[in-house]
Amino acid sequence: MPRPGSDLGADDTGCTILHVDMDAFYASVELRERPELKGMPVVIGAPGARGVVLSATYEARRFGVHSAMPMTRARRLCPQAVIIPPSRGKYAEVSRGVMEIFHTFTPEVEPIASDEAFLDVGGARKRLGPPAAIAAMIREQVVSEHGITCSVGVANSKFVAKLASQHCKPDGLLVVPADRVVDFLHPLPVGALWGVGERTEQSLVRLGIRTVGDLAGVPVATLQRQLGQAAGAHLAALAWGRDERPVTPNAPDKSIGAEETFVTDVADPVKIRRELLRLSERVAARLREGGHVGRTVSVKLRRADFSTISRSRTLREPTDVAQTLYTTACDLYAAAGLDRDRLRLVGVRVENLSPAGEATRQLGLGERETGWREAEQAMDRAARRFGRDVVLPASLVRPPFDGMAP
DNA sequence: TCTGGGGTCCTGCGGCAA
DNA sequence: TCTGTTGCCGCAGGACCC
Repeated sequence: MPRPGSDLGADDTGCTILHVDMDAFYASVELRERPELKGMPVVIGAPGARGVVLSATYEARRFGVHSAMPMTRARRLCPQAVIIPPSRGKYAEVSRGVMEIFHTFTPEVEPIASDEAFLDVGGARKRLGPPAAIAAMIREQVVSEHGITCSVGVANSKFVAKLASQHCKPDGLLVVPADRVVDFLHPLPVGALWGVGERTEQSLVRLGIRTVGDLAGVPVATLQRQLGQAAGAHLAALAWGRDERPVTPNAPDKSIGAEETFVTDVADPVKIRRELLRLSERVAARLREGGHVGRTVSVKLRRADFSTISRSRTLREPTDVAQTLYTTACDLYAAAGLDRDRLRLVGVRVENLSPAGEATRQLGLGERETGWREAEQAMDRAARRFGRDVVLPASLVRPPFDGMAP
């Protein structure tokens, strides 16, 4: 079947980069189990008052529903939509399976989200054929093994491959030959470029720049003045299809964090600190699970009016201990002076990560080993055996109170 | 209309040391 | 000894991505 954009031709010479993107991923996974919903508008998102749309079927999108839209608005736009609360574990499992398929074609796989990845198939051509043929095989295998469709863009760079997969959605395959990149790019709106969000698009439109072609005609210095050094130079290059970034498998994590939006805004510092403890526990467990320690602890505090502040502190020693994260987070919360403000969200994040094996714990003069780390490792073992929430700090074992997320 | 949760990257500023 | 420069680091905030 001809796909949108397929008139670009199928010359895939030099186009070794594939961008594979699942179509309406979460919704497609749910529809496998509920085939009676096929053809109907389905929205995946928490049904509570403060959720956003995580995924929507193409039938729902026809009503203007799209991901990241507040659920309240989605319901207004499409009252007949079937709302399904997300099951992240299920999506993660399908994601792992799909990534495994990619790895049977090439080791050069760079996952960029649970539902998409870049592949460099340059080394697989002799064994498996030209890139477009490999892309077709991947699409077939994903459908036959997981019952969901994906779209694949094939190009000579990551960002053109990504645009190509967006262009041929859903269930499509588009090759952008190396000598047609500029023809493909220039008619697109600037907002299609990776890195151009709402704000940047607005400031470009103010300069009279609406398409990628318009952008290509603007001097780099002008863009840099408007958007900053890095972003200006980057967009100027992208407008001419220049993107040298290689596919990089196994990129290490740079930070690990957790955040939570309250069901209703909370002003009570006791409740805020209890949530900081819960988040610190969650982050520390993930650090230990991944074999990381981190040196910089940051907290994110979002007021009822949505204004957000962050505070961070770099520790002398890297840590994966919840108690250390918690005391630091509480210090930062206190120093921010928001103990009278109503907050809608709090978050804890750890940056400056390094492998736990490389970290050496150095006790300060007169400092005693506290044993928190060992205690928390014991909690990890209990959690692995009996499930999370079996062992909790005493302050988290109380009955649920008003205003907290379940 | 009313905005989740997980991240990355960039910018600008101040402190500090060479 | 003092001053200016440079570069690095820590920090805060914001834009962006899925």
